Amino acid sequence: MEFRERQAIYLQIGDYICENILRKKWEQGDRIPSIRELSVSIEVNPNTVMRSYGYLQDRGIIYNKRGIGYFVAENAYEKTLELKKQSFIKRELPRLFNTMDLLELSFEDLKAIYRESR
Amino acid sequence: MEFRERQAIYLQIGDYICENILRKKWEQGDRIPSIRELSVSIEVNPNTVMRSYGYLQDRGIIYNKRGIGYFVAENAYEKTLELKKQSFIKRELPRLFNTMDLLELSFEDLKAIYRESR
Amino acid sequence: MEFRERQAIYLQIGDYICENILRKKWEQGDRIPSIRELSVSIEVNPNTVMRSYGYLQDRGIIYNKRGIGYFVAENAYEKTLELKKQSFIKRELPRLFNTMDLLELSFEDLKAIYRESR
Amino acid sequence: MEFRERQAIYLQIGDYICENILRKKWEQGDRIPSIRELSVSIEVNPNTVMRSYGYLQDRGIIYNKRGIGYFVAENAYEKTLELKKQSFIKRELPRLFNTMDLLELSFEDLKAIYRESR
DNA sequence: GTGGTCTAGACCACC
DNA sequence: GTGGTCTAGACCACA
Repeated sequence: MEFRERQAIYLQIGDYICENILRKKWEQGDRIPSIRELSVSIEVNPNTVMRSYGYLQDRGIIYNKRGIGYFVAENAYEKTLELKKQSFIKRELPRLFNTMDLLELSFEDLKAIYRESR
Repeated sequence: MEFRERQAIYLQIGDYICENILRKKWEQGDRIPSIRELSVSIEVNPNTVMRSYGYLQDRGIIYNKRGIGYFVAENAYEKTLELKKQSFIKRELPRLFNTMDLLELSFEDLKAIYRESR
Repeated sequence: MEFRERQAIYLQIGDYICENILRKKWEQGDRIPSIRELSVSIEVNPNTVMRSYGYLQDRGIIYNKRGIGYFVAENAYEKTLELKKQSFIKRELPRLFNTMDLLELSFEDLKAIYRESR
Repeated sequence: MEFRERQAIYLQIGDYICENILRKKWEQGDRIPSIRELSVSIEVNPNTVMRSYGYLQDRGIIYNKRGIGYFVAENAYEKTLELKKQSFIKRELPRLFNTMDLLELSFEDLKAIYRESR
């Protein structure tokens, strides 16, 4: 992972966790890497990782067993999907449509770029 | 203009100028509002507007005539379109495709949401 | 550093950073002084230093790690050399040649003045 | 003439006059264009041209006959040469030598670029 | 009138 | 601790 993006690192880490859940790499009840493990492997300050985990815990996607570690919560997949979908439709799509309009790009153009990129 | 978004105001102002160029409201050689005029009309500090203008000048979209004001540069339309298109394709589309993949949304779904929103 | 020159301070600071890179005092990946550190040591307002850093970041010579500081970018030496060389050849040399022509000075004259000045 | 350079326009106009004197296009006693003529031909505000003429008059390079126009002063060639030479040697050459040092350019390199440019 | 630079100080998010 | 943004206000050179 590279962290030169503008988005806050703790949010990038949060997205990384969510992606693994959505891709079913980590499922309900699975233990995810400890704060220390993850912070070492991606070379980020543990405080920052902790903040990500706190963020996800607040949203009921993971939970903590004291002294043992963090685990994927019940129905995490559904919750994550819902969370992402809402924010995607309400926050990203309107901007997407506006940009497409300005740049005179159609859905067909997008499809074409999509195919090229694979 | 409204400044509720999280994006920096000076970038929002930059986008506003670009939009006017893309919509052909301002064309090559046209004078755009002076820093002071714009700062008064949108109730933003002149320093902030200047920052926007400097940003666009750096990218060759507008230029300055000493003591007179800022003007839309030669081929500003093409440059703006190119600039926005590049950043859209390289920065936004990969994220879009990834998100669509994760959320299992197709281009047809997008189109449907698009039609609803109009 | 002294700021008697007419050139804007933020550009002088930019040149100072570039010089250190060209002189290999700071190399790829090195952390450069934080905005606050530098602003204190050279007695300049932090905003002014930030402007210099933003200017160099725009040109890909330094980059920022959030909350940590600014670092010398990959191939910063080459980029800096190229940038300075281009601007020197395109902007300064034509004027130099024209002036030499007007003042009837030869390259030999320049060399002589050079030797005297050392 | 194009006036997008950073140097003040009135100084650019001054240089233009001096060049014509150094190139012996205008000699001692010749009448130079009136402020109005010049301001129209180069599309610049008459105030700006007036400032240039005042600047050169202050330095004894041109003089004014009321109601008639501006004329090249006695020994204007020598004065101009001296003026330019001084400022060139004291102000420009030190910077030139420093830049050459940083960019590792020799006088031979300069000569080569010079030959190419002709 | 125009832009350009600089200072001072505040507030914020982030590491 | 780090940078990033914004405001306010001053001063300057220039057209």
